[in-house]
Amino acid sequence: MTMDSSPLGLRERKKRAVRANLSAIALRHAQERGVSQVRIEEIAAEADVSPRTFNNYFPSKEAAIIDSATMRAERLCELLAAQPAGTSLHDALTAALMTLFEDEPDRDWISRARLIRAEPSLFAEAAKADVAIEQAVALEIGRRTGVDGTTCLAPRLAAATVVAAIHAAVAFWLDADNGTLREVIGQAMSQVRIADIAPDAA
Amino acid sequence: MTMDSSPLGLRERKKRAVRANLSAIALRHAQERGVSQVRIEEIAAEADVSPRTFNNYFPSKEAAIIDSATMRAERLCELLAAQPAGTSLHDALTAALMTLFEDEPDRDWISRARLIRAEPSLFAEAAKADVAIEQAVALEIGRRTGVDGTTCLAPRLAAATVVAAIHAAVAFWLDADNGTLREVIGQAMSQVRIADIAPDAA
DNA sequence: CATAAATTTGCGTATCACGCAATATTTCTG
DNA sequence: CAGAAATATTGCGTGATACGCAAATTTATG
Repeated sequence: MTMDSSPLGLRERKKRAVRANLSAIALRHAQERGVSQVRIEEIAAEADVSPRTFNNYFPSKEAAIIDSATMRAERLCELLAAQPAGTSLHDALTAALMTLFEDEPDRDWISRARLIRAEPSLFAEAAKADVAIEQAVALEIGRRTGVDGTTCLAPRLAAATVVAAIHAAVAFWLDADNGTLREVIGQAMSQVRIADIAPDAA
Repeated sequence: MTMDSSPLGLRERKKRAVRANLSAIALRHAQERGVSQVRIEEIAAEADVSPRTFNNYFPSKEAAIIDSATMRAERLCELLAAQPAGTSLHDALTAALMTLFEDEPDRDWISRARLIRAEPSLFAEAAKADVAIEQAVALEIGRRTGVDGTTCLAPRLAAATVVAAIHAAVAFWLDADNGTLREVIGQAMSQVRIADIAPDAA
């Protein structure tokens, strides 16, 4: 059991490639034909893997379509963890978001986002993912502030609020494209209150 | 086409009864055996309807199990609409929530809530429902404040924040049962900012 | 009671998720 | 480098589901 995480062995690289490929194909099919007409069999054929392998990577076509969006979300936690300890929770979260949305979303991101909002089954899958993000963020906030989410409402509330802000900002930005998404996210964060959390106060 | 909505014709009453029955049976089975072991066929048999009929009411067993929770959520919009026009948005939402959680949840509600949080497939279904609520609340807020959600971020943000608050409060209350759910919801709302919305300000 | 409207039902079909065991590939070890 | 160990892919089989469709049943209307 040797752990070299930098060069990333052939095995892991291949897996990631297959995963990304499957996801991309699934997304394209969904955009061209509509989600209900996407067939796992065809995705697998186009990716040169067996249908069974598709289900080794994803439990459903919806999950495959959503996948890259999910991965982007995981970055939020890392970015939050990377924020300096001195800043307030609100500022740290805002800074993390500003970094996360540093570069404006490209065409693919946007079209996928629109697709997700248009197709109920994708919407549901995305909602599921959002909840997962929320939990991860809550955990990271707990770690950062030294307050257990079980003991105190605040960490969960903060996490839920952030996710809500992102959610609302993206939805709004997609409908009425005024300014950059980054700006809209900033607006949302400025209108929202995130209570600071102290380890001692119950 | 006669519209008597008070006495509610036999037809509608029967439908509601069947729906409630199916949902209740589905929930019980899920609690007894776990969601994955719930069989639509058995639910239908116990409710004295055909399996096909089950799928006329619900697209999946998860939807059936969640159903009553979904219905409770619809009340939030009605309650919000019923709030007097003079009060601030934050106060109106808080008041609506205080009414919604007026009577403390009973055993069934709690055990269902716990089940939902324990079972991923139910969790996903609930998340889907939450998004639907959010949209409905956003619409109602837009109506109340006279601001279109397409034009302005605020209504969506407010709706998302409220749902987030409920979400966090319930999650926290289920884990650490300190005080009543009503109180926790109140705490959450007091820690959250809901910007007031004026119809003229863009 | 007769007719119209809506609901339930049975049937058939296209997917799908997933366990399992065999096979192929990559990685590790000497 | 060769064999062994670990891991991934594949094919197969099964149980379950969602849903369109048309016939049969139930409810509503005059």
